[in-house]
Amino acid sequence: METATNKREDILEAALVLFAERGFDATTIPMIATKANVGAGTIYRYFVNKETLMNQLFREYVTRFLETLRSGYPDNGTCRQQFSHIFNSMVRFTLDNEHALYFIKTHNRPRVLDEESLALYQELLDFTRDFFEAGIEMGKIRRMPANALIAIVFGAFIQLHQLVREGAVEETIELLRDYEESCWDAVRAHE
Amino acid sequence: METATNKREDILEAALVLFAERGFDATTIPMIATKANVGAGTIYRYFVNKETLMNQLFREYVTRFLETLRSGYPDNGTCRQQFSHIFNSMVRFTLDNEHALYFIKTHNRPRVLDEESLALYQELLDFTRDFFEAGIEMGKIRRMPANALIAIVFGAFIQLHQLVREGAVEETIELLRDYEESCWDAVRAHE
DNA sequence: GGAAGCGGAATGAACGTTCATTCCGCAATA
DNA sequence: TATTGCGGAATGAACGTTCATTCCGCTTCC
Repeated sequence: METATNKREDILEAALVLFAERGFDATTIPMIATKANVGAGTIYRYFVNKETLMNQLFREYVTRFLETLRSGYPDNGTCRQQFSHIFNSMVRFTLDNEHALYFIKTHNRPRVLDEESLALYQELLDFTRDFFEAGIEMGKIRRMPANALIAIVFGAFIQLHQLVREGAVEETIELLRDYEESCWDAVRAHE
Repeated sequence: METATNKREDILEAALVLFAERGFDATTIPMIATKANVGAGTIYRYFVNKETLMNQLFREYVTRFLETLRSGYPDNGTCRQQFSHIFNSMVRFTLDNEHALYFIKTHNRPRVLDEESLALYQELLDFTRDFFEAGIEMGKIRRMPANALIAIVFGAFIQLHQLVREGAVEETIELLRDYEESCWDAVRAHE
């Protein structure tokens, strides 16, 4: 039989997929319950309400992604090496959590997220912003708003992975290498 | 007093802003009515239902953007000149229709859109895809899925404009020029 | 005075949420 | 080992609320 922990995780996993595919507002509690194979009421044994479920889910995956980014980060590496680490973190993280980055990318604004979730997301932004700003300082990265640079790299990756999920393109090593190169050319300084 | 035409446009404009800011599902008819300064019932004099309103709005702006893209397109220009035209089309179009590109970018999937709207959106994709594929053929554009290239350019621009709207960055000529350069470096072929 | 346009109260469907009830694994008993 | 009793987990029908949509009386115009 399933343990209680498993049910909580079933609910989170179902919610992740539905929120990513349909968005928070278009996803109903009964939908989540059905996908998770639990009764609607069961969801309220684990989460006080839909908003809380959303916030817990968001924090769970932002935390995990932050860990992926931070673990093994080449603090003393070159700018290019650091960029490579960030890019590979996205690849690895997405391999383990298919819908997570898209979910984070499409649900990072207020109105449903609480202060704590937003603060955590800000940590994520800060991490990459620090990288870009250091790179700008050293003349390695194009002098542009860091937020915009972040958007290019994350946005592009998420879009690519969406194509992969749809089956429109095959996710080969070469494609990923090209993509990394493309993103790098977008953000690096050209003399 | 306002003419009937004006009311229709007030409703569309209000819906555009709300759909862009909150998303289709989180926007209620009473919200649109209030913002447009009309009664909720009045909306149903102009649109059979919320979904139809959405589709008309979507088609309206995709059509306008397509016109912007096509008018003055340098068919016989260089790849770089054509890219410049596409980029400047986004800039000009956004100047006239602040929320439109973001709305299009965030609401281009099925479930609410009907066949006709999706087909029109496909025209938009085709236009830019043709540009990229011709460029790839000529060796001017990086050999990558055209959809992904489109995503980089559009995604990046929309993100930048969001920062502008939030007041996080100032939209100067230099910034736009840098941004165009960044996008171009992302998609162009490097030997 | 009649027609058309409009607004907002009324309506029914669908939602998030609650709660009385059922279910299930385990401890106690013999 | 078989039976009973217990307690928390799980359930889904039912509740109040909110939404999209309809309807009807009022205003405006000719």
